[in-house]
Amino acid sequence: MFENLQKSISRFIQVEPSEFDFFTSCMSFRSLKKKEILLRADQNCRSIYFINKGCLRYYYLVDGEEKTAQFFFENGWFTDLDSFLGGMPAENFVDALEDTELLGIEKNDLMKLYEEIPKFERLGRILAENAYLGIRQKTKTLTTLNAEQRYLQLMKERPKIFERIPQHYIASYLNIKPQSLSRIRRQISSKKSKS
Amino acid sequence: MFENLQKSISRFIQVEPSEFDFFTSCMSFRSLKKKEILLRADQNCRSIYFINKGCLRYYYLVDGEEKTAQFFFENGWFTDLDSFLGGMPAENFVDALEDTELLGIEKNDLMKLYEEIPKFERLGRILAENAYLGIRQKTKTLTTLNAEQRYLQLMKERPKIFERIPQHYIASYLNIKPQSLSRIRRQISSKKSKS
DNA sequence: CGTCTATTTGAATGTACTCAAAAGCGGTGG
DNA sequence: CCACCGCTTTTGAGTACATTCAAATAGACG
Repeated sequence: MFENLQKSISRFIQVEPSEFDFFTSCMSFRSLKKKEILLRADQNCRSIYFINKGCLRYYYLVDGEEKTAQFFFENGWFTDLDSFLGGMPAENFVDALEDTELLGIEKNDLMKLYEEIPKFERLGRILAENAYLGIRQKTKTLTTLNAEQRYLQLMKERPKIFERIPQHYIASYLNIKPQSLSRIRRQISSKKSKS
Repeated sequence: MFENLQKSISRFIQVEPSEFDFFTSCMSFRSLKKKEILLRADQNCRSIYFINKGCLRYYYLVDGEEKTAQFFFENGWFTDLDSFLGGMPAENFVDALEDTELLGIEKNDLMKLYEEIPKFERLGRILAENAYLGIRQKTKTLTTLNAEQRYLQLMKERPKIFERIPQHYIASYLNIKPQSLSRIRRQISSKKSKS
């Protein structure tokens, strides 16, 4: 049940079995079917989730169009931080792209954990830092590369997501319209076959 | 000397005078003249800086062109997190847009501080969370709004930065070419005078 | 005052877009 | 198992926003 969580945490902090037990005692299991929605805009996001299995899509609506901010995979953590920290309604949606298993910890419990075992505050710090680094990188990509380059970079750095995620979601994540991504792919494959 | 720092920290954590003294004993003062460079790409960023006074510009080069990622003002914190955490050379530059006063704490000292007074680990967590929220917001803006809307939003939400920062840096921050920002401003002012 | 940098303006261009529709694919029920 | 339906991907044609290249004007600083 908690092996993935255990392993994932131990990358950042060392915890005693008793501490880990205390931690897991705060967590509740939740499973989502493919396409099921975990969070809607205007709902409060009250938990941080460890993703034990599966994959989440984090997106928001602009004039009715879904814009994908990020994907989250097994062994990662997800929350809508604005809503979680601020206690205000989220502006974003989250749904499952596959059948997904989550372990959630509520804010109260997390704050208690931070108080009682400061090590976990360190975990929180490190996860926040990593989240920052990730989005920093993505922003740089968006402001630096054109559509084709963004696609090629993703292909190179995270080829596996193309096996799991429909093309139009990837397009959205790259801030490209699905039609445009289709054209880009055609151009690339015709370039390749010429050379 | 440390009043701003004191006040700034107390927004997030409560520290005893002795703890605060221990904290400040780790910090070293540094002042920058306008246009002076704090960090170059390929240097390691070994400190986190509290900005006591002034303003920093955080940017990187793309084909020789400076792209402004962020501005940092008094009472804020700055580091190049990739370099600071990873110990690798930075990919970014930082310079002072005004005469600036910094209080820096080196990584070793910060890690010691985290160990000895876990409260400061909390501060680190909160600052990282806030950094994440800030860049998240910026990314959303970049992917959602067109050039004119980005400019108007900045005007509305942070009008004061226009009094401190040259237009071409603001253009760069908004991911707009300076020529384009100039045109946008003209269009807006002609719209206004018509109505 | 002169020099250097920032801002403005003009004209032409290109990348990615919109609108529209066809083709492809996958899941579901008869 | 096949037929149908809805959703995804591809393709075409025309467009728009912001760009590039070029140059003039304005402003800041020594």
